Amino acid sequence: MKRRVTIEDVARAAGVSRQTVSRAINNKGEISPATRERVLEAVRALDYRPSRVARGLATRRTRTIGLVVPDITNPFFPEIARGVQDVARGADYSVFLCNTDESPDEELQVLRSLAAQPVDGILLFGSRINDDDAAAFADGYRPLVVLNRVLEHPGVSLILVDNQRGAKLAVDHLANKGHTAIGMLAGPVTSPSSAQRVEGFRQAMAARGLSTPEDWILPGHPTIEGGHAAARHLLTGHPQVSALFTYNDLSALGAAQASLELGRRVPAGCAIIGFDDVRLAAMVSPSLTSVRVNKYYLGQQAMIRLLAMLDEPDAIFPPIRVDVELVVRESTQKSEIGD
Amino acid sequence: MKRRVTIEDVARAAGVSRQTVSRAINNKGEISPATRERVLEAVRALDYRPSRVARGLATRRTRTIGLVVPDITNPFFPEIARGVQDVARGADYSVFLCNTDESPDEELQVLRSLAAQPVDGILLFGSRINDDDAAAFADGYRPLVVLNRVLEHPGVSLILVDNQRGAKLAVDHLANKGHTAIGMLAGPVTSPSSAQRVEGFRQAMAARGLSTPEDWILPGHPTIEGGHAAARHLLTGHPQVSALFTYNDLSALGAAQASLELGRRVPAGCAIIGFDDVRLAAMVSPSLTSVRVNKYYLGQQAMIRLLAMLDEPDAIFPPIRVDVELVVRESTQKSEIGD
DNA sequence: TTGAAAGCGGTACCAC
DNA sequence: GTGGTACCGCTTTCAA
Repeated sequence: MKRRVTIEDVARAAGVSRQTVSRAINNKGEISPATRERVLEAVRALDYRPSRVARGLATRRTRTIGLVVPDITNPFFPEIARGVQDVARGADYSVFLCNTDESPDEELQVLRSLAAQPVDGILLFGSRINDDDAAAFADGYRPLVVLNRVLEHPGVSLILVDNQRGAKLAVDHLANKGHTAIGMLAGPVTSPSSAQRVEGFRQAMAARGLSTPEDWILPGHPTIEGGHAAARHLLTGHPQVSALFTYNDLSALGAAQASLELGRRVPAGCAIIGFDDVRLAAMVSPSLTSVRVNKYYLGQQAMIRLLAMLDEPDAIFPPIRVDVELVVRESTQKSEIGD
Repeated sequence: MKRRVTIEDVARAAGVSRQTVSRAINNKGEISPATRERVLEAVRALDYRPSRVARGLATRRTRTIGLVVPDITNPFFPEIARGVQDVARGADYSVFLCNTDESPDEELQVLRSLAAQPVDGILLFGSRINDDDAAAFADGYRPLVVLNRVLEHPGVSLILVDNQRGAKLAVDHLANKGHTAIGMLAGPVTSPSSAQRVEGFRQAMAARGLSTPEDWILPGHPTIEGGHAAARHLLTGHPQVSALFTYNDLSALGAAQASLELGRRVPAGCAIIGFDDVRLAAMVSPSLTSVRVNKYYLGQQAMIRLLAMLDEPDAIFPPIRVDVELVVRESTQKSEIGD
């Protein structure tokens, strides 16, 4: 690797000062078209590309952001990441991807590390730390966009998926199908969005006059394995439960599997509704009824908001609310063939 | 956001020079245990965390790497990314995730941008640029780990999935099931791994004495849509084709759908084998026979190798060869029920 | 063992 | 318009 071409080299080649080179490449400050052209010529000739690190040190802006997710392996997140990155690239930003593995401690570490990086802003998706830690972190940190966690703080923008409504759509759909004994497979106990979905579930059930015994709501890891274990437990302990609303599609898939293993085919033996509507949901058999969230859009909006915050550091932005939609598929429909 | 705590502040607080602080936090250079302790005390008290940017400028090492993939939304890549990141985090490295969208131009841009970032090294997974551009880039760049592209170059490490053998496993399996008219849905024409799989396919077919007309091998986008379009075309034009080997699982899924639309159930009307064995493959119906690649392992190995290259810049490392394995599922088996 | 000074590669501010 | 100079926050070199 040859020595890096620096601004100094360009300055020398063009016969101007470093300062003038800086002006030329940044298109700012007064500079005569002639010198400008001469400088850009030299830039091209030397294939000069300014060091982002040096620039970052000087400007305190790295054009870099951090995207924090629990697990990129969860199909909910790649699409979000695409949305984020597509917008980021358009604005010449790079994004650090960080997994927290659903662990609050990991998350805290990741956040600290990003703060030291330093990145210009952070997108926190799927936060698992507690409210105090979140508030404390937001305190010391400026542009932060948080998904599905209520965190009143200047310098923090919220993206709020209508989880409560999603839960209501699910419950209403199941109730309309005649189900009265509906259990819920919640997400991690540390997940705010899970809390919101559980809350929405409770309210919707109550509104329908349906009871929800405490042990019909089970937390679990938001994975196929997690859903499998929780469903097995729930359906074994409370066989009267005839339908399940789950934290996400992955847990729904695990639940479907468990249900089948217990001799209860889906949907006849047990109806199931997931959440997120990942692509997978439409492709499995039976296909999965789910509450759709527009993931790519979510990612885009989050990044757009972050850019806006970077642009106007002192503005206060209202939360972005993202609606959901019920997508009905086989896992809640009596299928025509069989069953 | 308060002013950043700098090394200067710590030095002042501990009553030493910046230099001494640097020694203490980096655990290098001679320093008395007493001062060391005093400094670390101050570090803790002030919650000082060194700026990676400043450090990067001084050391020319940013502890940052770039991971370039065609599309993180393709389920092949999130697992790889996890493997990479888990190793990276352990070594205190951060990773930039970049999507190239299967476009050679985008890829070139992304690579250039990463070179200017600058990152300490690059993991190039799913490269779509041509050999000349790849060689040219490798020339100016040091530690580079490339997946599935033969690129002899000091400073480049190769990860080679045994694509040829994978193709052979697929062909043999289909042939053993009695198929003689086997078509192939290749990947993008710019994809080296697709070229390798096609080559392997041709050889395996030839070895069996099976013919492979040119138009039984169709390139396509490595997505469900791409597989769907290609399969539709192939099966319509050449109805005698009774089995399909596809570039990846996504195209296989699309192909299965197309086949069904043409009134040919899978596997009875058309057998299908994918590649990668993403989780999805086991969950769809009919479940998909596929050539498994250990994605997480791949990511881990790539990052481990990159770290090794960073450690010994002048060493020459041999390619890492990754084996594959055929996983037989319903899409190539006559199912007991129905069909 | 410790500190002073120079430099990494840019930008900001202020003269000219 | 253009150049000089200080400075961003850290590490490296060299002297003390």
